[in-house]
Amino acid sequence: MSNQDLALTEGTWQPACCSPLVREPLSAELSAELSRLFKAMGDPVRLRLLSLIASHAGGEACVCDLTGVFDLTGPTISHHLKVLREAGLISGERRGTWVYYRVEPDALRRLSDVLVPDQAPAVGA
Amino acid sequence: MSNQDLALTEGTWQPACCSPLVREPLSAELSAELSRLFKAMGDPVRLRLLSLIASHAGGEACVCDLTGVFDLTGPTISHHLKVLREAGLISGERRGTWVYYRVEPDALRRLSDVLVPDQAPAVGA
DNA sequence: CCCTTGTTTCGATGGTTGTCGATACAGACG
DNA sequence: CGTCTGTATCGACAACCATCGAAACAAGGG
Repeated sequence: MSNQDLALTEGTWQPACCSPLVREPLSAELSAELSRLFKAMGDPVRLRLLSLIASHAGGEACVCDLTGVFDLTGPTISHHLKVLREAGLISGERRGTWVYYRVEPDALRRLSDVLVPDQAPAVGA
Repeated sequence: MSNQDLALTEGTWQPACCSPLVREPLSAELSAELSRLFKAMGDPVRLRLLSLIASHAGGEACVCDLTGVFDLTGPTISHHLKVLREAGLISGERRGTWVYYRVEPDALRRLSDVLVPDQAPAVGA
């Protein structure tokens, strides 16, 4: 018993558990804000770009690292990066010849905070 | 020390940490699959519908509970429910006069599994 | 200075999507 | 059986979007 009570019969609905999205209805405003993030990730190329950038060494990736991965032209990749940037999911910086992109951790956290079943935010807090 | 080592300086990039999306590049196939889910949630109405259904008493909601929330016609709500259904995020069942929708927990879990920083799956396991 | 390479912007185009009204289907109830 | 209510489908239309080629901008190197 004890801690196993928290698990219960997982998969079925329970009150006062689960992620915020399941616990109570999202307001129109929050839905609008979050859906902008989801929409930006709702394209296979963009989701993969995001993952490529996030997982790249140093936490950042040059555009030149990304274009070769897809069968798409430069302008198209640049367009998708712009969409991700305007959604606040990534940010770009030019250093010399190349432009480097990195993910914005806060944006990803806003999503996981909504989806994740009662995440423990930190160890002490 | 001990547990605080797991927290580190949160927000900055580190190797071998973070969510799957950050830990390694998503494959083209997985990106395509997940982006379908993100895309379905990439509309403010649909995201709110999903949350309304998930948080409704009993874990299910009748369409009649949903239409009044929005300034949209019945066909439009029905269309959005169909998109959510075809994405595998919800399932619907007719019982008598009304049609009841409920969320598919597995679909939500697939998303949180990708976004969540190393979720502990259960207490003992 | 021009040329070369990396990246973005522009304009166009074909495809997708959100929304509606009209209509059809499904049950319940006389 | 007719009718009423709830829900889904259909057809249409405007808006949006992914993609491309062409052109522009940025920076470095002859």
